[in-house]
Amino acid sequence: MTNKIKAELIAGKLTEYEQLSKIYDDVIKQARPRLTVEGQGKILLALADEDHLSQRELATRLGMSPQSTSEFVYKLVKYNLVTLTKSPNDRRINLVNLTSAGREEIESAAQEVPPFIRVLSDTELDQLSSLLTKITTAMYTDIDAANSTLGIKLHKLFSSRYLKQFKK
Amino acid sequence: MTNKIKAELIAGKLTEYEQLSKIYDDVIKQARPRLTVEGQGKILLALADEDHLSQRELATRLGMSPQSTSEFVYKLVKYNLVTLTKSPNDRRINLVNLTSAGREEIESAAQEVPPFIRVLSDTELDQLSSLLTKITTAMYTDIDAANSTLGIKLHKLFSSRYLKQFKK
DNA sequence: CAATTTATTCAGGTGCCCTTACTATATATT
DNA sequence: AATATATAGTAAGGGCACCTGAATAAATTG
Repeated sequence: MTNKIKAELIAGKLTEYEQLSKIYDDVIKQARPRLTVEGQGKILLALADEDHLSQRELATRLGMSPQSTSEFVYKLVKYNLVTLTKSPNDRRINLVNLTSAGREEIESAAQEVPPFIRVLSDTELDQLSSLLTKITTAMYTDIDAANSTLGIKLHKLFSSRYLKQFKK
Repeated sequence: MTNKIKAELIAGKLTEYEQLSKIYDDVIKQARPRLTVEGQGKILLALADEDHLSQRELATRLGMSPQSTSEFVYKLVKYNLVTLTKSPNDRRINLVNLTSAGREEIESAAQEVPPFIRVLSDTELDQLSSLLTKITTAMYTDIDAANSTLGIKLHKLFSSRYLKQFKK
């Protein structure tokens, strides 16, 4: 098998994994909607990293339009997961603040280990970890090359989220 | 590091990969919308596996509602990627058929290897391949346990798609 | 043949995201 | 100070992927 074919195979398998993962979440886990890393979940994620950000700043960090940010923030306000306060320095600015319920929502979303991971041995877990790290590092590099600010922000976001356990 | 922590770490990394992957597609590849494995793309995928299916059958294989299926099929008709023909045996049935343009769309979507894969050595590709296979196999098992028909259909779909290169 | 099942469509809704205005508020320029 | 311009956010409307509930039309079945 040539390397090119092999790479294509992996690309396919990665895609398969991603697609399956969505279905898996639907079928197996009863994933709570606000805890995905989209829309409202994205906002919570960014606030978990740093609270009291302006909507503008959230939009920038998350790489989405301020209008969408506004929409999701508004929804989170409705669910009492965040509050809005006007910045005292600049009254144009709406600071977005996590409520205790919001903080709880994030906490409870802490790493749930999907059942399928059980099939990997300790050694395999190590291998996978190192491979994933290589891949994501390369992805960050590419994203960074295309849009340096976004790349950095995302990296920060994800590491604060997914490496949390080491900080404890 | 205990095995539990390790598993959590991997779970996090997998999530990170999935999230990054979305962003990566947006930022790096200028992914053609109809070729994703959602909505219209899902329909094309199923038709690539087997042409001339009824909408009902498509809905079942893809695990989505017949109404959604109808919507996406209709869109594909608008784009001239599929046509509809009434079944001669049962005039309630609309058979969905790929047009040559539709077939072309699928062909051209053939495995594009994302640039980040370049960072893996040959050995690492092999490792990753075997790990992913273990994971997806476990996922199929779990999905199957929850909903056996869906699991089987999906497996068929994905293998015909991603293992295509071996058949050639 | 009437009753029921089946395949599809219609209507309407949710969530995520975008673009194009438009409104405050701040800051810079004259 | 007065005006111009930049900035934070809102409003309105649209697209895409789904979903549910209710209609319709064509089987199938008793």
